[in-house]
Amino acid sequence: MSTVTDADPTAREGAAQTMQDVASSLGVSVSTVSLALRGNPVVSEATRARVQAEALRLGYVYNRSAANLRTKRRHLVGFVVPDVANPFVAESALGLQAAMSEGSQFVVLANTHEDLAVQTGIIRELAEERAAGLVLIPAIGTGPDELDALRATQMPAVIMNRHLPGDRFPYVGADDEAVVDIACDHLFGVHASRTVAYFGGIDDAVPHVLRRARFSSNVRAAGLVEAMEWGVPTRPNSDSAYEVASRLIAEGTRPPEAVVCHSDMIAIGVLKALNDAGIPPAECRVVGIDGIRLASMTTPGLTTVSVHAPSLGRLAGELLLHGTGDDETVRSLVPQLVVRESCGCRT
Amino acid sequence: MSTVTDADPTAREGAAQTMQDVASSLGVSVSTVSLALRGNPVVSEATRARVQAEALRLGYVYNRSAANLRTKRRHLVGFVVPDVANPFVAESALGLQAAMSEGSQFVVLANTHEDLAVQTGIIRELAEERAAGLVLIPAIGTGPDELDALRATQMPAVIMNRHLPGDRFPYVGADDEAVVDIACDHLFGVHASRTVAYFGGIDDAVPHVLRRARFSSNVRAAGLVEAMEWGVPTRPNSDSAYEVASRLIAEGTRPPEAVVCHSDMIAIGVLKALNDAGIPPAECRVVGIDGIRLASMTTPGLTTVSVHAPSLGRLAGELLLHGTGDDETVRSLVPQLVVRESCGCRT
DNA sequence: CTGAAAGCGCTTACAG
DNA sequence: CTGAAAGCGCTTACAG
Repeated sequence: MSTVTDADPTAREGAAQTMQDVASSLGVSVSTVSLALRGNPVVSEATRARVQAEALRLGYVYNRSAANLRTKRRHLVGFVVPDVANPFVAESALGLQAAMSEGSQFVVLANTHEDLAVQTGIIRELAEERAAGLVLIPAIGTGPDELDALRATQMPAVIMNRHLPGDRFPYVGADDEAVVDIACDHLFGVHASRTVAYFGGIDDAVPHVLRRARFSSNVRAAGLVEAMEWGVPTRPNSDSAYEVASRLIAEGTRPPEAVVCHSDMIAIGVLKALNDAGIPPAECRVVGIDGIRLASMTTPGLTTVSVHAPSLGRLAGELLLHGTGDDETVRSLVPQLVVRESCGCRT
Repeated sequence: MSTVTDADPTAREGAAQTMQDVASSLGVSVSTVSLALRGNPVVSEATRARVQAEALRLGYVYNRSAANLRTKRRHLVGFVVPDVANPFVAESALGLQAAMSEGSQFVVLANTHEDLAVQTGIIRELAEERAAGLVLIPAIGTGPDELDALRATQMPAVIMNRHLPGDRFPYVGADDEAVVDIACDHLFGVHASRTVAYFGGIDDAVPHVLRRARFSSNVRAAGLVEAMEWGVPTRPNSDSAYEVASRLIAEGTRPPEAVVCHSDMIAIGVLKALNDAGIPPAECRVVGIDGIRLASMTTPGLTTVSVHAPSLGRLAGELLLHGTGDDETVRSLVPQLVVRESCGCRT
């Protein structure tokens, strides 16, 4: 059945085999074994076959770390994030993973829980591992000191999602202004909402600042009124959004006719609060940002502007792999409106 | 500001420093440096301080892989899963990650996409990395051949979620029968549903078989009728569940009074289909299985039996770390009913 | 086409 | 308390 049973069981006894083992077993040198196993054409076809067969028979498995020590190559990349269980992050990880596995690199997942000390520790450990690089979604509060430390490790790094202007690292993330414009166009334009708000997100995180500013300027340009009571920050998850929105509603703060949410997860919390209160899309239209898979599963279905998380992850991976990332490179994909029911369309 | 600027810039020029570098710079031997840096009490406090200061000044960073080659220790563990972006998996990863980082191990995330060949490739690569172990959610179709190959790598492994009886690996996952019993008790007992079904999950995957069987036997014991048209398999995601449930409804197949869903993600798809059709919990009560964070955000809120995904991940990690895992060890936490609205409670 | 030897950056007995 | 030396499992010039 399985090819494994072909191996000589007694030979496996001693556990870890080395190239030396297969070399002596064959009466050749380690060099020959190394060359043969790597498929170097300098060794004859016949020898290669013998070596390969013997390696298999002995249950030899290549020791990549030993090889790496010699060649100084690494094939391990870190993905350092505040919360792996956040669907946006998970979907990005999927794309990064795919890109890296094509370069036969591994991606190491590490959670900072938004804690700077943890983040610093992880980055140091990655450096000690001589990781080939890392993609970082910076924890809140990441500043010049942390960035200096990162630079000092000499590891290639790409920053994701939370752009820290002037950080001099390549950046991959949504085009914040385009995203907001798309949401506004739809809400202000096709739905002609009059009172509007930008809801949720971490107060002084860069994307939040950028998006809010753009939102406000769009509102002014359109001559609408911004419902400031609903223009509040939240933690980046549904629970926080739900809690805040529910409280607002309970306090009698009338929801605006339209709200764009800082992320889909936040929108999911808002939708839940609206549903609880029996407020339909016609009264309060919501659109999210991110385009996670889950957005199609809410009731009403969440209208969102997709930033293509898996592609973003893949992009980050490719930047790392092929080092096209001169400092300050900014990469993003053109965001795309995905229309469902939460904005009041299709109902 | 940042301590990094304390380092002598010219010293960092040549990039990677080694223990040898700091040794010669100090006029001591590498042994002393190694001992000092590891905090071995055999070296005097004074020397240690000097060594540490010099290491810092030179921007030396410990090369863990080199050390590992020598000590044959590894601190990297694989988490091999069909779909990282599945919230249940992501939440388990969170727990695993936490456990491993306490043992200062890294967790490497790898996606099989339910493909046996890629799963085999990943396991081999992990072996080549000399990973300390791996936790595996087996891809569909994983059988004796794959398991033999896994065993042959000599890596400690724990199987998660999909128990393959007789595999002789330690297993961590939900107690399938307890989970089903809890769901049934609530639905049959407190809600007195008469027509019932077990919906979704991968047809011949072990947990699906186990749970379905238990469900059927519970139904018989209670003298109820099982709505076989709704006792259908799905892929393990919301979209598939939504599609199947919607089709069933569109075809006029009347939903049973109660359905237990194979997972929360599947339940989310079912809820969406039910919402689309305007069928309230009173007419079709649903309870999910898993207890993911998202379950609280659906409308109606999803009643579910939680298996504590993060704790499961942590458990798997601890099993790997401390090797309490004699073959066939089965670990699970006692599942817990989380009551919300989808079962018809609290409405 | 194949082998002997040095070296990647550490750790760890073993002397002194 | 500190140093010289061997070795972890590979790769890679360099000879032959």
